[in-house]
Amino acid sequence: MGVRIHEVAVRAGVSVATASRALSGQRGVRAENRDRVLAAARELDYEPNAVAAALRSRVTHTIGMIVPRISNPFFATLVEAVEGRLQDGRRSLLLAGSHYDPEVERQQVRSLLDRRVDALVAVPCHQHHSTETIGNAAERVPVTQLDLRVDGFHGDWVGVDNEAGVFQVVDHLAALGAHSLAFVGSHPSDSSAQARLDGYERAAARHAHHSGPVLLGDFSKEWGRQAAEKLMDSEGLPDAVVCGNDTIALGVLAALIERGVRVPEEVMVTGFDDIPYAELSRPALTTVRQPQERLAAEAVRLLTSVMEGEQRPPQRIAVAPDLLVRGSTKR
Amino acid sequence: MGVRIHEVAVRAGVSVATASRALSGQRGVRAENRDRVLAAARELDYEPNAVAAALRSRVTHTIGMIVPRISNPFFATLVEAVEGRLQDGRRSLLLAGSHYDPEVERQQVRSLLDRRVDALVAVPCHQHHSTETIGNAAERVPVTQLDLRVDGFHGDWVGVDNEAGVFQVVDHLAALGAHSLAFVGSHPSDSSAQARLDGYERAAARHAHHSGPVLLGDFSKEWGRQAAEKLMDSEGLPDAVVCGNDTIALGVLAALIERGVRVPEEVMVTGFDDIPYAELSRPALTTVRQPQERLAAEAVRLLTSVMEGEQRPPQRIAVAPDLLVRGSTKR
DNA sequence: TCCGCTACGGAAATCGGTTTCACTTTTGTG
DNA sequence: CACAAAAGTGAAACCGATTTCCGTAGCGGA
Repeated sequence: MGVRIHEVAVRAGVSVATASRALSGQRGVRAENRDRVLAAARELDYEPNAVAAALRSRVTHTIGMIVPRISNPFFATLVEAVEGRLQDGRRSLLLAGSHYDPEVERQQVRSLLDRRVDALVAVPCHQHHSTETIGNAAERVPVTQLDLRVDGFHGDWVGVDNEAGVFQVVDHLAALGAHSLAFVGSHPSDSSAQARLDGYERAAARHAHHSGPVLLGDFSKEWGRQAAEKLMDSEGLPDAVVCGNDTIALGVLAALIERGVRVPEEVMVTGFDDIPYAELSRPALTTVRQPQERLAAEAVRLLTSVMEGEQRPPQRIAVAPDLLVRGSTKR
Repeated sequence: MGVRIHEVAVRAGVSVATASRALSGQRGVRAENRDRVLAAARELDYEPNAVAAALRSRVTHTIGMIVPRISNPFFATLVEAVEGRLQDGRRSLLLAGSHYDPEVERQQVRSLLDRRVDALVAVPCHQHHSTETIGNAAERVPVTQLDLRVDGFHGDWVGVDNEAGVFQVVDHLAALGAHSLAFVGSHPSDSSAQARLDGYERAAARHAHHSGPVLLGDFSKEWGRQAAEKLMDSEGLPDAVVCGNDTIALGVLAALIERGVRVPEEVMVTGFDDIPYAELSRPALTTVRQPQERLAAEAVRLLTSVMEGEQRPPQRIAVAPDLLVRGSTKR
């Protein structure tokens, strides 16, 4: 197999202990010996066995991440942003997907912990059924919840202020003169769905409208299509359809346009997330941008601070999102 | 810390060796002892330390994957599909992104190998500059290239038959009466870009057209927009624009429609990949569907067979793609 | 010169499992 | 029933690093 630290030590004429210290850059090694060890390592093309190092030092330099669906562009962007932040150090990312199933999530998290990840970034798939999984994990390693969070467990969380985002949307629509609204979202099984629904109802109330039809399904374009059909089949389309996320909104948009409804003249449509394709639809989608780079950076920062032993109470960081006005709401 | 196998063995009244055998399901343990070990493990909530097991057994049950860009929905879907296939066993995925930089890719692959992944699924970012990295990796662990592949290294590869896909597109356009074509693609720095460009030129020649303008940039929607602007600024739009992938095509589509060009009546547009949002554009995008689930399944199958010691020559599996005809090319 | 302190360096313990090896017990067969 | 083969078991070696522990050398100060 490969060359071991023992060979490096022999070639450098020092003990294994000294070689180890030199390679990990610890102080307590004379410069001359350090240089000879490093030279020997280079000459032999020494590749340290990270598994052995992890066993003894109890640090794997690996962090775990679990998301509901890897292929969702929103989560994929988060994964990329987290991975990018880790690369600075020499850390790697063990990735798992829960497919929105709390039982799968439980097993996946357990598998990550068995592998002794140093910390966990979790986007929990359910605001209630994920609580135990997240809580158990948090007893073993530092955990930061990202984007979504569970109910009944108070730990670090970084996400966007969903209610504020929905408020901006509704204010914007009201300013454009929309009187009747509808909401197409997801059943509140996760914290974002919940917050966006709550935000919508409070915002609509604030503008003294009744909130109009509220249709709840899941975060898919298919559901967006279905919901749009329902709205068109009922009497009187609303002035604007507020959607729980971009995927739904794109489905709604496609269904409306297929049936010849003009957007935004007859009905305005808004999304949430600003996924990469929100700006490519016709009309381009007015939406709420989540600063994912920032979210990921904060999440990694929180984890790192705990891993370095910082003692502090759990933090919840709600980043304010930006409204992006595009063609789907302009007159 | 946690409970170790030693405690489990004591509680079950057997040796550590027997406990290990029982837990890993090896034969050679009396049923009674096996049951007692399993019971003890359950009662103590024993969680095996995968790091220690990996050190001795030299098997990490972890496979590495590197892709050019995690946030690209096409790659994200591949990642999800690969991860899904692994879940069957108790294997996990160490994920890395190269950001299309061969030097970053080299470091990332090295990091994965240091962590002693059992195998590597690689989507190499450059058909030439990635060759050394992939070749070196292949000397250490089984490697399967997925989607893209490097030049000058003959190993397992699973991907789509890009030339066949482009042929289908051009045949379809010709059947609809398109006489003049244009191609908007990426500089052939990766094998798909190369194959699609080659395929386009051969297909166009076969239909006795000259191939028309060929514009090369990168696989981004911005480049699609720019290229469309160039086409519109030159004299005489072609009957159809064949794009190197969906992202470019969506950019082209958006730019054309913004300038009032009717699609497909004046110009038809095609993509490649069938990313999730290809069907949501207006008009919906005619494209070539890559069977990603199938590709991922084949890739994992190839790796698994090598890991199980099968001896065979390197395989190249080119899956035939399907043409999906949508609004952007129908009359 | 002597003493104490710090910096170095090596032998050996350690991390927590798996695997080998030698020995004992069962099982199978003629 | 005798004896070979197979199955079951535990002690100890092992995987390859890091870390502890302790001894030695070098240095500054009294």
